[in-house]
Amino acid sequence: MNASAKPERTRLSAEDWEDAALRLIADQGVGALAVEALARQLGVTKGSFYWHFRTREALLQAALERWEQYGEREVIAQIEAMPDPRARLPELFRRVAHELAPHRVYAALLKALDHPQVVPVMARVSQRRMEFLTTIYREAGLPADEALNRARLTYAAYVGFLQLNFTLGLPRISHDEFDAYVEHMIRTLTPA
Amino acid sequence: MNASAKPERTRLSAEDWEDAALRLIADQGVGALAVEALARQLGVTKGSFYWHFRTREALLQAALERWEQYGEREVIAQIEAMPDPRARLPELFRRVAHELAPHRVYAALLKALDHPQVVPVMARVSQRRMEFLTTIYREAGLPADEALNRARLTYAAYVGFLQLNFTLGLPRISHDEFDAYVEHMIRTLTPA
DNA sequence: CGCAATCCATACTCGTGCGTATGGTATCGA
DNA sequence: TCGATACCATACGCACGAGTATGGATTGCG
Repeated sequence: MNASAKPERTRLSAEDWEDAALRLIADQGVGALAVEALARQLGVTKGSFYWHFRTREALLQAALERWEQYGEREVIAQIEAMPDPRARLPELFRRVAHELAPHRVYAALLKALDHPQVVPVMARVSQRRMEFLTTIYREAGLPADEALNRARLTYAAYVGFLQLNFTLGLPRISHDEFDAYVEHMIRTLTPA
Repeated sequence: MNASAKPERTRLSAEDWEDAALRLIADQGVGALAVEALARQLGVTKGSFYWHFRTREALLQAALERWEQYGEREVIAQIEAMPDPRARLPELFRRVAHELAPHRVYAALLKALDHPQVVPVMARVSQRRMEFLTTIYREAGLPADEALNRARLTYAAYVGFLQLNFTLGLPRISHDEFDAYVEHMIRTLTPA
């Protein structure tokens, strides 16, 4: 009945637990991160867990650090490699909009900002992304202060979108309508 | 040591509990809504609580409904009373930006969207606000589809802003810089 | 005044989830 | 092959928060 899909994975490592934790966080939230639940899901018992980690808190910490390193560095690198600066913004928007899966952990962590352990991680990640956005806006021709504010606005729109769609299921937008929304966003937020 | 600031409030009513619950939700989140904690804060014990409410769930429900009715109807009414449609958007933005206190409950509920009880409430409230925004954009001269998408974008920016500032304490923006941000937002999101 | 209804305190039970203790089994190198 | 190390199971203890039982206090009303 528990049925972990993983085919007979005997003998686990700390990384296995961290990955499982991130999966669980992604679709049930940080609050649902319980060791016995995780153990069931992995087909073992608590006894295993407390060999790899000293405490539940330690697992969370490890999982968060792992997630932070996984970083979407490829995405950033690919965007930066584009020759025409004006083309970077639309490309970034479209890319993020159509690959929402990797952002599910971020959305979940967004809802756990009262938890002391996630705050510094989210602060660092968000800060880095904001700086990246600001740079792109500068390269697209905006003056420094305008670029910063536009980056703030854009990132806020991103965060708000995650909340309103993943977690809340707002007007259950259709695929075509979503594309239209993305294009509207690009027209509105991209400097002329 | 517990020290409720309220001056000798003997004899409570259900509404007192609901208000206290909303205050607690506003600055500690839905997860922190515990009956014994609330009781301490009100200077009484659980015995009182379970006279007014059948369960903790019932309190949450009542508090949510109370909050939903409190509604910011005055704000909407005042905006709608303005004669010049083009002036409504900037005014709405500035007003919301400078009266953030009433939005703290909304921000807290945003982080509790996994909780089944808050989803329908948030869905209704968000829906109403979105429709209001859409109407304003229409009156400001945008065609129907553009107005809808612009409303989505604006509301997402609002939601994202709440997350990034209340809960996360992002770059701890200064007052002047915040005003500049708001004006930038108005220029960017308001149809020319 | 006196009696109901209302409001609250005290003292429990009970489920849940973390962490510990301890012993068992698999794997690998010498 | 055999012991050491790595990995896991079982069975506990313990804290915390929801809900219950019951009796005491306070208020309004006849």
